[in-house]
Amino acid sequence: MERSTRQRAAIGAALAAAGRPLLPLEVLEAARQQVPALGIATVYRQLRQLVDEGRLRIVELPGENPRYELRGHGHHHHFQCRSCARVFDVHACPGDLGRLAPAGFMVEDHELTLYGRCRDCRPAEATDGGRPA
Amino acid sequence: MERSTRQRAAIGAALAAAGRPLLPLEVLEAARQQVPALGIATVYRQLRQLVDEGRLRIVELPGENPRYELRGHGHHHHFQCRSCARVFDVHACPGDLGRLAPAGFMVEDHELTLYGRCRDCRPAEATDGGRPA
DNA sequence: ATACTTGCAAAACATTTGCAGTGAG
DNA sequence: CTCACTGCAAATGTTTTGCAAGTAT
Repeated sequence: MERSTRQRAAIGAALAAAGRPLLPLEVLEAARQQVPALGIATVYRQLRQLVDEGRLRIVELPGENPRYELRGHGHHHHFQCRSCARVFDVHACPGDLGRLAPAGFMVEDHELTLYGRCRDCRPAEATDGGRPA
Repeated sequence: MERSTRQRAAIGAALAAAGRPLLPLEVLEAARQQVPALGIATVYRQLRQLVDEGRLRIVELPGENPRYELRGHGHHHHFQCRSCARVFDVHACPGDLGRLAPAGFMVEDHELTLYGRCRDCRPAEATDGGRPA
C-alpha cells in the first residue's frame, strides 16, 4: 500500500501542471519547487510506481528517453517539435485506421506521432543550427 | 568517404543474413564469426554510419533497446500483433495529418503504429472486430 | 511501532569518445 | 603516404539499487 508523501504529491502536481509528457529530469526540476531536496532516484521510483498503479502512461518516441504523463486525457496523440524537442498532446485523431492494415489483420488500437515545428519555434527558420533526427 | 573494411562487411552480412531487426549485441555476436576481434564500439560506429547513409533503419519497440535492420522500402508504418509481438510493415498511409495539430503548429512528418491481431493470431470468428479507439 | 519512503552514493547498463596503432585507397 | 577505421579502455548519460535515516499510518 502506497503512502502519500510530500515527494509523491509534488511529482504528481508537476505532471498535472505540465499537461504534456515530461522527462524524469523535467519532473525533478518542476517538483523541486515544492520539495527542494528531492532526489532523482525518488522521481524514478515514484514514476515507476505510478505507472504500475495505472495513473501514469509512458510515452516513448524514437531516439528519445521515455516521458511520463497523467492518464485520463482520453485517447490522444503526440506532436514533437524538431526544434525544441518538446512533446505536446494532440487531441485530434484521424479515426478508423482499420482499413490500412493488411487483409486479415484486426486493428484494435493505434499510436500516432506528428513531427514538425511547434508554435514557439515555427517563426525561427534560419536560426536552427542542425537537423535533430 | 567511407572505406570498405572487413568489419563493415561482416556487420552488413550479419544484418542481411538475419532478415530481422537485430540488437547491437546480436550484431556483434553474429559478425564476430567473420571477425573475431571485432569490438562493440565499431559495431555502434558502423550502425550509426549505415543509418546516416540510409542503408539501415532503426526499429524501436517500447521498453526495448533499439534494433537495426536493412532498409528496402520508403515511407511506411508498422503493425504490432498483441498476441505474438511480431512487427509487420503497413504500406498504406492515412496522409494529410496536418489538420490534426494544434493551431500554429507546422506538421512535417508523422509516424503511425497499429496494434491488434495479425492474420495468424486473429480469433477464428472475428472477421472485422477491430475498432480504432 | 512497523515498514514503506527517501536521499545519497555507488552500481548497472547501453552508448559514445579519446587515443594510438592499423590498413584501405 | 594519408587519413579514415579499429580495438581497447575510459567516459557519458540514464536508470536502478543498497543502505541508513526519515516519516506516514
